[in-house]
Amino acid sequence: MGDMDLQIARQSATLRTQVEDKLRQAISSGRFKPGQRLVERELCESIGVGRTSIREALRQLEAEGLITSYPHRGPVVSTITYEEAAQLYSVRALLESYAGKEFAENGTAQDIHTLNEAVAEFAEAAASGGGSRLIKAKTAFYDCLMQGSGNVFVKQMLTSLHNRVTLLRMTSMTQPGRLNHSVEEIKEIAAAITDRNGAKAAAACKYHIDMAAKVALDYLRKTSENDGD
Amino acid sequence: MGDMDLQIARQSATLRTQVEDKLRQAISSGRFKPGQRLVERELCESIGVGRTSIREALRQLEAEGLITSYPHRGPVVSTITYEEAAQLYSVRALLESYAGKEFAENGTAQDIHTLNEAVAEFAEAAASGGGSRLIKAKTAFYDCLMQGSGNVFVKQMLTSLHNRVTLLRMTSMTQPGRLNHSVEEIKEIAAAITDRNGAKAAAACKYHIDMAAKVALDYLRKTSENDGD
DNA sequence: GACAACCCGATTGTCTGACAAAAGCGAAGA
DNA sequence: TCTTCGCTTTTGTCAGACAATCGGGTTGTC
Repeated sequence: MGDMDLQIARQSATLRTQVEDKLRQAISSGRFKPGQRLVERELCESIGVGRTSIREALRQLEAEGLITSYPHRGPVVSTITYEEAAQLYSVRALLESYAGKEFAENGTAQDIHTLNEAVAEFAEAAASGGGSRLIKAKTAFYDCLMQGSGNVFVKQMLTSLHNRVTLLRMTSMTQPGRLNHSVEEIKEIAAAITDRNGAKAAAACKYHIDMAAKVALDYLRKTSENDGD
Repeated sequence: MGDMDLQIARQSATLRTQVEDKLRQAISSGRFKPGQRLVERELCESIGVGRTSIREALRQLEAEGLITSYPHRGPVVSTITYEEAAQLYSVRALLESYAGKEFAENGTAQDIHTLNEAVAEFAEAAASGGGSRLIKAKTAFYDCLMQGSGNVFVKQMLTSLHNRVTLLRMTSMTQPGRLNHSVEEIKEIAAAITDRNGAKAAAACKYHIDMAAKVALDYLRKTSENDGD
């Protein structure tokens, strides 16, 4: 309520779109692991659609960077190196700072209200410890943040980046103690935006991402030491 | 020479890829105008490939934002509103500033050398007035700038944005007097990068895009007054 | 026993043909 | 004039087919 996505379960969207969503989710959820090959025939059987729909959906995901196709060898779930992960977080910090600043300076009162509701929900979810509820809340928060930025390109790029972060397959929230910090940081962002303080909002966004990056990259470095590559 | 793309005319790239390039070029060159419908059958005949290849290529372009598909009505070349154009230039300024700063601070000497060569070529092309040579030179400059940033995500996003700028179909260089300024601004960028001055490089990049945006948006505003929508 | 050449199965890339469903358009009727 | 009906066009999707290619295993040679 108050937010209520107007797209009332666009169930009639083309079959291809549904396949896209299914694949995206399968990758995000880690059911398809980075590096894993995606064989057309198998996908057809497991999803129950023809090759046409599968292949077109794969093109979309390829353009989004979620999968990588090698000619005549087919697509694999994209992998992200340590350097790329660092780069990803850098751009995220840049874009989210911008979004936060724009939101603070030009967002509507309605957007701000929605944002604060999302933050409250996130804090509550963090307190009660609901895993999927947490993810949903965080997603809602980011959706709102990007929406409030008022820039469709920023929104699209950040969405793509967010999807790719999941390729690292550690939500960075799962690190002990990180969650509480995360809640605080997000409250800080919302407060700055509510205050209409652009500079402060940008700084808070950057800080938030930089912290997440630090945790994620530390973790990556540690595991890759044991993991070889 | 010195630059020499190592991908020796990847002529064997899948047919679909070639179709993508052809369509991209057709849109960039203005042969397909924004708002125009793209009918599969016509594309098949004019390009000479089956529907499969066409459709998959269209998915890719859709993901890139060059075309927009409506269910059961097919794709049309994307249109950009005045507000979106303004947003596009904002993000471009943000990302190119970042790229310039990173380039200045972390780019290799080799990259810097290539950049300066590209600038020289651009200046020369501008002086001799070669249209297609100018475009090629500008493309080379930007490719080098993005390459030097060392961030694959920035590179990808800027490429996408550059492609979409062409949807406005006025290169902004075509404005009288703009070209000379453009050359100067680009020299400024290269100089700052060569000096390893990150802040100055970022500022020069931002200035360059802001100027281009101003010209483009003024032009858009003027024509849209007469044009209705 | 190691290494090169070769062959074969699996998979992709692409075309053709087919058909239901939906959108847009024009004609017929109220 | 406005609504409704039906037709045409185009899209969305499937099935089947086949050449090209890749990877791996096998064979043969030194």
